[in-house]
Amino acid sequence: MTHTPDPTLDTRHRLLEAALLTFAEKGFDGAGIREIAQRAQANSALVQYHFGGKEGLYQETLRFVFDRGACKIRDLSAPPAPEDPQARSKAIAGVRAHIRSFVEDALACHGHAEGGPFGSPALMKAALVLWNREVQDPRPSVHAFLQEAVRPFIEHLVGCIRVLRPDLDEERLLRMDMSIHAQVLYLHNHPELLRLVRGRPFGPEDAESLVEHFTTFSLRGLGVSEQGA
Amino acid sequence: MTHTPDPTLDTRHRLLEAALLTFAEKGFDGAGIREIAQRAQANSALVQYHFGGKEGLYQETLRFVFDRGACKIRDLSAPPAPEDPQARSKAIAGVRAHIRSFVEDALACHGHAEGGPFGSPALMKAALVLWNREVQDPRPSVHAFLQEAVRPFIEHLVGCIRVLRPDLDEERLLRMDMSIHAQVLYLHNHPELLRLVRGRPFGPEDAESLVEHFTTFSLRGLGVSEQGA
DNA sequence: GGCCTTGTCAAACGATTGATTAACTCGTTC
DNA sequence: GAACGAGTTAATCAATCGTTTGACAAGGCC
Repeated sequence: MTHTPDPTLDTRHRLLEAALLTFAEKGFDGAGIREIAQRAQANSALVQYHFGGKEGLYQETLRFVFDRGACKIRDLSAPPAPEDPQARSKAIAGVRAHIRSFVEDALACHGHAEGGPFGSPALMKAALVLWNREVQDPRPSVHAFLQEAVRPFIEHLVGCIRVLRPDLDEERLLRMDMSIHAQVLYLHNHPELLRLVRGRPFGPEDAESLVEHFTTFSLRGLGVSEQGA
Repeated sequence: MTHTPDPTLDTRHRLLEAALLTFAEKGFDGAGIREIAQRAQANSALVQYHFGGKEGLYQETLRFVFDRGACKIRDLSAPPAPEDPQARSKAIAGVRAHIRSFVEDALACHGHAEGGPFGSPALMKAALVLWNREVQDPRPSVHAFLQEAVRPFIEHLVGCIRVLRPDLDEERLLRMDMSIHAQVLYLHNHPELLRLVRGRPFGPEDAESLVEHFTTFSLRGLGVSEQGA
């Protein structure tokens, strides 16, 4: 339950990890700085000293999560130029890679594998919980920061879709993007609902088949045949 | 901002409406019973008297939301029997009706129309916020209650999909259900993200075109032609 | 009239909240 | 070795939290 903090980490870092776990479990209002400090084996007054207060600690925790790249696009090259003869197959691969990036993030934290950008699955899971919560209902203080973080995702996927469906206007491209992003975000945001419906949660072993399902469903939905990919 | 409670309502009902708005805005921990009571123009001790405490008030608020049918399936007949000669077109109509039910709920609260199961768009919006928050991260005390509430949705949509794709096993039916439900839930859960990406939020005037988009995308994703529907 | 229940109220309860203070240690610098 | 800033500590701050209490008014019942 309560994780033993690494005593070799400096206090500031221990506080950030403890805050990440506690904020993810109980939310901003539900988490107390005393509980966070105790988890980090530090004095609660150090929250004011290092971060200026609870709000500052929360913002720094979000930046900590974001800088570690828990929610960054990985292995995604720029969308192909329309004149590229392989533009179509590259765009299809881009959609698949985009989906894979989200699916792997969502399922990795359910496994017991060590490593990852945060060192432990528990921290990785907490990072995703915190991040997704902020995407859904952004605290005003992080609104601008959020916009800067989210836009690359949209632009990459819309770029791929535009190659596959050059006939669509911007509004329809966004709706296609919405239908695809919605599927992969569902994995992140509804773990309890999925456990309820399926009986057992998805695990890392389901990653490949889920990527294929979402990709097939989405390409069909786009009206694109996978031929020649 | 703060709504004037209807003085003709009895205190218990005014407290429920005030709790609905406040819990939706600030969450369980962020909302105080003094603030709720003030909003209801009532004494804060009445929370204990009528509901046994803050936790009881929250549970009663959820039941209030659920009983009003903010999140019930509307106009959805049972999935057609396979031997029905019109089974296929009825199943397609079922998918479309299912999607429409979610889309209309998600967009109605952005309009200024009166009426609805809660009388005001503000209450309707708050009800959906509270409900979706509980679906994503259920408070343990409402876990069983949630299961009973969610299952009909899955069963109806899976029933329609089964008619359209009788070749799929249960696991694959659930994944199709997931891909469709994910799209419509995205509308509910990411209003800020949508506003961020599109510039302007969706409104009731977008309902029909969104229903058509989701339906077309989903039927294609299912591998079903809309011919003859 | 006497009595009980129901609903409401102001006041206060102890506990906990985030924040502040002053003292203290330790390593560095002059 | 005196002075200093950075880091840490226990103790305490005022404010707010959910809850409890005792009193009071109104209505039904005997």
